[in-house]
Amino acid sequence: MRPTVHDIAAAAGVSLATVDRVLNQRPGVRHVTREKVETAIRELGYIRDVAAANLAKGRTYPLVFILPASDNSFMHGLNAEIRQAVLRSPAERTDIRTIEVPAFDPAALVFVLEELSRERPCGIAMVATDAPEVRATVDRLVRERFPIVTLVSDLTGSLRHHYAGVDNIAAGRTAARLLGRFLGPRKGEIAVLAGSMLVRDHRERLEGFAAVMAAEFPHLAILPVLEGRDDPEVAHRLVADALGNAGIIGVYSLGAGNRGLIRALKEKAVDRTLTVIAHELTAHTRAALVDNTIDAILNQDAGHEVRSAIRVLKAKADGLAVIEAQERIRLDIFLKDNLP
Amino acid sequence: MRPTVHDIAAAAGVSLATVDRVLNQRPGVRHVTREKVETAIRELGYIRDVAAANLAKGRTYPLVFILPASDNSFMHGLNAEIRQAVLRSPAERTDIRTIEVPAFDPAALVFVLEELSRERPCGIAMVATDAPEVRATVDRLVRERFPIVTLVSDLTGSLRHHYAGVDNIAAGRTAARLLGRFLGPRKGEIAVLAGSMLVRDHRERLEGFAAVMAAEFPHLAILPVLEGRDDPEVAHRLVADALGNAGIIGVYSLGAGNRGLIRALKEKAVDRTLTVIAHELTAHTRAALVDNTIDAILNQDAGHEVRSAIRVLKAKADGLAVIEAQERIRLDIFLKDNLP
DNA sequence: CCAAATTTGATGTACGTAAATCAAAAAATC
DNA sequence: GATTTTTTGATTTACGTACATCAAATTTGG
Repeated sequence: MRPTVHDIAAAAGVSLATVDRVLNQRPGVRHVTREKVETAIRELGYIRDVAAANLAKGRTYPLVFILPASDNSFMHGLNAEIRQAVLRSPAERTDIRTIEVPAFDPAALVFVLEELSRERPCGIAMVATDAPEVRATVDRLVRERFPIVTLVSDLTGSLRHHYAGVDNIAAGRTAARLLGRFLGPRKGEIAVLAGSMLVRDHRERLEGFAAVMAAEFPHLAILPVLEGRDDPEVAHRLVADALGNAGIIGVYSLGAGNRGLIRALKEKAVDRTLTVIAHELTAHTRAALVDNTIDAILNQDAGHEVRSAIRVLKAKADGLAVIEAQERIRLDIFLKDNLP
Repeated sequence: MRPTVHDIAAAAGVSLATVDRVLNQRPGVRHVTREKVETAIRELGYIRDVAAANLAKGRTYPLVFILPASDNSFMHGLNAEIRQAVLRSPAERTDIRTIEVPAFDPAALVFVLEELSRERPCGIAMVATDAPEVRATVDRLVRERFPIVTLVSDLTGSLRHHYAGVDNIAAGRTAARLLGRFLGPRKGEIAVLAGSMLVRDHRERLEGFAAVMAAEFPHLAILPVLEGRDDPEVAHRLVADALGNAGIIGVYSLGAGNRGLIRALKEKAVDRTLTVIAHELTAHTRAALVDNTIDAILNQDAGHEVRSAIRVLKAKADGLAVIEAQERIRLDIFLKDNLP
């Protein structure tokens, strides 16, 4: 049987109350006594029964998700997954709240974080906007012992405890290699459709993409990035225009707004053999993959990201270890054959 | 606050003891009374606090993993992941035991299952050998309310509650498309290295591979399968021999024994541009991917499979729902750019 | 050495459920 | 209507931990 507080008390030759004081870092224990107890804990291999502790404390985990108010299908999907998590709240003892902040607005994000620091939730998951003032605020909160994880978009160089999202540089590199290998020795130009170069994820994907393209597929030339602002209409116009260029043999769509891309491809490229790689599996991209309009889809699973963020925040709040391999968000590569 | 048994008792106008009898399906409750309680449970939206219940019961989950005694790196990895799970046992209230059975031996597997049916663990995870007698035994145990999940290799058509593994037909199809697309319009022959055609996973991978090859890449001819018995030495000899054929432009290795394959490739194909796709990410295949000997690796994450099997078995033992999307084991596709 | 301050012990209650016991009430049987 | 059987209630203990209270012991300061 696994040891309990009673066993620790007996082993250390102290009372239950003292063990409790040590375990819950309450004051009023002499240094030597504390050491005796800690030794007993170590020697017996005591692990606190978190379930029993939570029961006794009547503990719930108030968690906050901070999301940008962006109207694209990925964010809708993320929201839906958070709602699913809310439905599981009773069983998981979580109490989840979502706050929307204007996208790409560091000041607004900082303001919300400051507010939260007064409210003291037991964990914060945030889609980070990459700015110095955000980093500074996050670092301050982490120092004040707030568990914080970044979601989807990271805040490099900050003290955040964890990042629940994919490595976007690796995603871009992977896209480049897939495109390069699919195209083989053919020479030509590659169109890149992004949402906005102000978004860190998109910049990183492009960075990785361009690096591998330059190093390993120099016969393929990357055209200037089309910024579709993740808007289907804008994307449609930009892509339709670009396809006037007959030298284009491949397309990499690294943001949202794929509906417009797909429509443009179906209108303008029926007679051409374009190789197309896009991000994010949605109903639209899925259909396009199946009908061969798109050749591969790179995806991050929003459900995994949300569940991982919650697991990590709970673990951090309890001071427990996480299973690193389990919390690594993988880049999914979908061809038409391995769709879920 | 979420309702407790006390609230149910009050709402139904019965005592705590009666509620307990209903909840734990103990006898001695009249039909009408039982209905009153069940109505109250439904109306208040009561959900049993599993943590508290497990505490009261002093419950642990005795689980058994049945694995084939195969000496290849995938099974070693799987074993290692089970050992990791054993280390987490105290926190997860599991009590995990592993039983090794001779590989490809339905009778041995049936024997072990029969033994276990007497011992009554609360869940069984098994790497299934696909045979009618195994299916029959599994079905019988499931009918006797044993939670059973298949691991890595499924038992199609059986009543097992869940399969914690990848879709091997889809894996084969994906390999075919990757190979076909990487090779482009080049004509040539494809060598296929398998462990044994007696193993269901390998048969299914080949089946999917051959189907897509025939339908979409008819200019590529699949050579007769090399059965390497998942043994590096045998694989080396077979592949080295096969590479005498100058018409080979691609290789699909769908089993284990990749060490031999890689050695053969490095010895015999330095001057050729072979496109190679292999299964299972190990130290060897990883190195080969990085140095361009292999072009893509398809992988199933043994850690995910083990953790998923445990979660599912626990949930089934408690009669709880599982999060389907979370328990789907995905086929990982690794290029050198997205290695973990 | 005494008083004050600090440290420790002993004990009880609580969390939500399980499980057991025994008495009481209600229903079914004759 | 008495008897047996079934159903229900009331109550208690337990699981492992948290947390509070009060008394007792020990240490510290003067």
